[in-house]
Amino acid sequence: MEKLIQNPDFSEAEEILSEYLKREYTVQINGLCAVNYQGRAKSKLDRGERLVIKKQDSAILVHGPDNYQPKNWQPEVDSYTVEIDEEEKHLILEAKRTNPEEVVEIRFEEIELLTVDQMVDKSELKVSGDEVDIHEAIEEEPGIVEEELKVIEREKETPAGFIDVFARDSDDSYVVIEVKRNPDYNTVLQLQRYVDEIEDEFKGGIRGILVAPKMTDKVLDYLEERDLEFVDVEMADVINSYEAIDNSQKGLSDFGADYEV
Amino acid sequence: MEKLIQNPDFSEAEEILSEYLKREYTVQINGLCAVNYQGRAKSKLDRGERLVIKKQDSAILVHGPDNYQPKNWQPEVDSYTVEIDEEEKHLILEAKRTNPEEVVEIRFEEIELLTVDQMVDKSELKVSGDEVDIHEAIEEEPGIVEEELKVIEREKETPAGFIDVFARDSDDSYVVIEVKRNPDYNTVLQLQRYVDEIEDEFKGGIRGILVAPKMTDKVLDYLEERDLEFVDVEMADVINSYEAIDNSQKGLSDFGADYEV
DNA sequence: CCATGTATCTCGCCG
DNA sequence: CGGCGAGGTACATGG
Repeated sequence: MEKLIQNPDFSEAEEILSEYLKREYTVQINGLCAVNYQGRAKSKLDRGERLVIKKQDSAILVHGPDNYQPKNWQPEVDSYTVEIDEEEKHLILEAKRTNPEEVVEIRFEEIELLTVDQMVDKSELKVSGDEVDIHEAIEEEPGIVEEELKVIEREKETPAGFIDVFARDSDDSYVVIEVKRNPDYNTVLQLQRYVDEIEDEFKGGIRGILVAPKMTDKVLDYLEERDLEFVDVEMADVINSYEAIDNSQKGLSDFGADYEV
Repeated sequence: MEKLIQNPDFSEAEEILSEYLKREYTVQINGLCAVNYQGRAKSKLDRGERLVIKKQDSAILVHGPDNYQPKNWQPEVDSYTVEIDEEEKHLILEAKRTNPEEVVEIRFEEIELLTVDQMVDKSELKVSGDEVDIHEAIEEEPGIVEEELKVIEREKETPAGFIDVFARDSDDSYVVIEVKRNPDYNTVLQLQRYVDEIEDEFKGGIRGILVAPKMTDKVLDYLEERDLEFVDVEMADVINSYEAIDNSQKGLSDFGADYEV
């Protein structure tokens, strides 16, 4: 940890912030502050105790005592300025960015703790079970949707957009498959459009199937009104399928994550 | 600040975490850790230096050195457990929740800094310029959409859903207005459905207008194909309108934010 | 660089 | 408690 100071006075804090905000350090500030944002919208947050985090890619977050999401933030910042308002006895931190033009102003009344650190984290997050994994699981094992299903194409382009999976069933009928983790009314409309489009192209009865790990009664009704089908897919199957694929691809090249301080 | 310890040994850290994780304190841990998540999906994150934040509502975030978003998290947690793996020399923090059933396991190899604090923040974030503010701005001053427009109803219910604004133009034609900050293809479909619905109800030529602060060429094409219109609204106008309304509502009851430590 | 679509989305609102 | 829609959405990916 490069710096760790409790209750710094503003001139000391200013010096440290001026030096480290623009460099690749993680800066944490616990303190009493008010925050204003103006840009894509406008927001105002009165004084309160918060944790401000400036990350090494220049992103800045203002976290309150609760909630997953920060109260204010800036994903990536072009320039930081720090100054002391002698009259008001405030330390002002301003994070500006262009494109879109926006600015966050953090006005500290007190700083309880200021730390500066350089974090090393080379490892990558591996997630399994997202929508693409469901696509891949279907391609790998079409039986999870329906017996004797044959996948023709993934991401098939049509004038109405991209069809997730295009296939034929045991009767050789064409099947349009739309995959969604959280299906809603719009998903049904989208599937409907694809089916209409494919019917124009291939004529004859085209089946439309919505594949999802969960479903609501209302969306199910919409589907049935339109003679579309629903197939439930188990997330566990998808994750297993992903891990099987992942392992087969790893082979000897996997030496694990490298890490050094 | 209730506690602040640099490089605590695990038994000391375990004691503090056991006491404070389940209480309404903000806990910050800077350290070297690996993280696994399993629940709605599954994820694996190898060891790296990170900042772990447990908030007062029991939410937990694992932040890496960059990016706005945490690498792992849990919005609200039902139970925390802390234990020491003597063999591996790890301190393990487990956050579990039910509904949905999921668990985040954070395995520390080193803890550089551990702080416990209770933040007080009673102030509310006031945002202006979101979608509802655009609705209100239109109702307040329909001229920002079109001259001589008269608003009939907001949130008008139809079988296809709720129409943002229902109005009549200078020719007394009915106008369906859909407001979106980030319009896309689905927005066009939605507007189309509303217009179809209103045409069924009132017969005659119904106009459909998409009101948004920004627009893309492709969505504009979709609109024109369907004889729908687009009106650009300036965010600045919306914010001004909001502030005018806000000020007129404040009056004498505004004594500013109350705050006490 | 902009446009598209997903997210362990989160969060608030409303039934 | 579940469904629905918005977000200063953020973020990755593809053009």
